[in-house]
Amino acid sequence: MDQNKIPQATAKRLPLYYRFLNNLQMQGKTRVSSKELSEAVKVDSATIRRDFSYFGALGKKGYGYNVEYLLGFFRKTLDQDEMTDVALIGVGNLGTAFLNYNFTKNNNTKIKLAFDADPNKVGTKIGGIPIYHIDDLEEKLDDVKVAILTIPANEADRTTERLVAKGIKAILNFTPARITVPDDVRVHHIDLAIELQALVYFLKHYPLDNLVPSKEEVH
Amino acid sequence: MDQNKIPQATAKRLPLYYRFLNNLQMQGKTRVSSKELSEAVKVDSATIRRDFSYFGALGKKGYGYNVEYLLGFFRKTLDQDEMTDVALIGVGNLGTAFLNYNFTKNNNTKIKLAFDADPNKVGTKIGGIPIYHIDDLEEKLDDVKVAILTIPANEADRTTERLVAKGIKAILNFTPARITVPDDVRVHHIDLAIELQALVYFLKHYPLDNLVPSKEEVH
DNA sequence: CTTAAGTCGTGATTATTTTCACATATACAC
DNA sequence: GTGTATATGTGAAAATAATCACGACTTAAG
Ligand SMILES: NC(=O)c1ccc[n+]([C@@H]2O[C@H](COP(=O)([O-])OP(=O)(O)OC[C@H]3O[C@@H](n4cnc5c(N)ncnc54)[C@H](O)[C@@H]3O)[C@@H](O)[C@H]2O)c1
Ligand SMILES: NC(=O)c1ccc[n+]([C@@H]2O[C@H](COP(=O)([O-])OP(=O)(O)OC[C@H]3O[C@@H](n4cnc5c(N)ncnc54)[C@H](O)[C@@H]3O)[C@@H](O)[C@H]2O)c1
Repeated sequence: MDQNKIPQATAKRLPLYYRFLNNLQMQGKTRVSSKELSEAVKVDSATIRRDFSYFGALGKKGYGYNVEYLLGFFRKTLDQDEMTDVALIGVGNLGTAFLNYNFTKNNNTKIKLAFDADPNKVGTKIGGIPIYHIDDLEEKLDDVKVAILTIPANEADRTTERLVAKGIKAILNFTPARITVPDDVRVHHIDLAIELQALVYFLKHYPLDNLVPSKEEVH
Repeated sequence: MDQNKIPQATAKRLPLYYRFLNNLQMQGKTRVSSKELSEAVKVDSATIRRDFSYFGALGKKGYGYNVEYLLGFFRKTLDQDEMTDVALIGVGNLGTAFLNYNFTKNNNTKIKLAFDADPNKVGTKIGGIPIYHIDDLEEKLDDVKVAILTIPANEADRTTERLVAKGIKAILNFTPARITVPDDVRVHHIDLAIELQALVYFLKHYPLDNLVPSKEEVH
């Protein structure tokens, strides 16, 4: 498709750049250098220039980047003009938080419907999003390609199978289970317990002294 | 300190291995091969063997790994025997979810206290964890070195400064703000909106066909 | 017009991580 | 015992990502 040569590491940073460019524009700034952007997003300025360069020459030497132009370019590249519908599976602690938040700001994704197994939740709405029974998944989940999984770990495999059978192509998995999917389905695991444990491990085993070359961030 | 030669990528996988080894032990399994473990955690078996090898020869050729032994080894390595106290800043949608969950299973971290600016929340408890007023941060935050940040983005910088001044050394940041900290403080950003956007970007631009070499997961 | 300061885009280098592939050792069946 | 299947640990290669460093160009001031 589009640009299959763009490194995954770069692709993951694009939404970050986009957000900060929006901030800059709202502040009324018309130009920005890779150095300035670097300070804002905490990514090395050479990395930023390299990232941008995969899309061609977006800046001007001696000047920097035009905020308006760059923003427009990324809007197209990140498909900000077309909404992607998302389904949320499991309206518990985490799921409820996501429904209330709903990723609305500067974002092209929207949770459109939710599912739960608890009859007390079914039929209600949170943040304006309707909650259906998980048994009605196949019926209600029309054309949605992306799902957020926030159910108990022991339900993860079974539910994933149903999602995949119904045509889901991307899953943001918050359960500790490492779910199995066919090759054409993409899964991103966000494992909060592990993130916390890893942070503590780094804290204890990789002390960041003034001696060690600056490395404030890992994620 | 301990083993400064262990790659960060490896260190991040250790808690994952530990969790699945626990599962295996609970299932009564006494031995496991890198291949089996690979299927469970979705990490290439060569990578697993390489990861383990940084800690010496933990397995036996032709046999695999002894679950009991490996588990014991990682328990020590990951300091599972000593609890690390964590403070949670901002008891809103996300913060409340975390307090209810509290990372209890197979885990050496525990949220010990929480702070919020909302007087209605101050003085109450969630999941048994007391919520204090953010004004009392310096007084209550005794010896805690790790904080979870779940406050509005525009409060992030100010609050981070206070946390750092009080001696916090590691921050799990859920706000979209890219906070600035001294070199000796570690920050992991978990940016849920960006994770979702990146997933959608990959979905649209990196189609996973049967042609493409299997690459089901990125995170 | 000339010069100084600033900034990009990128070839080259370095660092990090993953993967291949195989010599070597073990287990276990018979 | 012997033979075969199995699985580790690791040198080497490949893949991926980050960083250095500089030529080329832009701006703006005098
Ligand atoms: N809450 C946290 O802070 C946190 C942190 C790390 C990981 N997690 C993981 O995220 C997942 C969700 O956590 P939570 O705290 O929101 O759990 P929760 O128990 O509060 O919510 C789970 C929800 O899923 C519903 N459910 C159960 N089975 C279902 C099914 N088959 N289909 C649809 N819905 C179903 C339940 O009715 C419930 O509403 C868990 O796997 C948990 O391990 C949560
Ligand atoms: N909820 C989500 O699904 C979600 C998703 C992505 C990112 N985030 C980010 O996570 C953060 C928290 O999100 P949320 O939905 O829980 O927000 P929220 O508004 O529900 O909660 C924020 C809480 O912080 C408290 N607070 C405000 N200022 C404070 C201060 N100075 N000190 C201490 N507490 C203070 C508020 O009283 C409130 O209880 C935000 O930055 C948000 O952008 C949330």
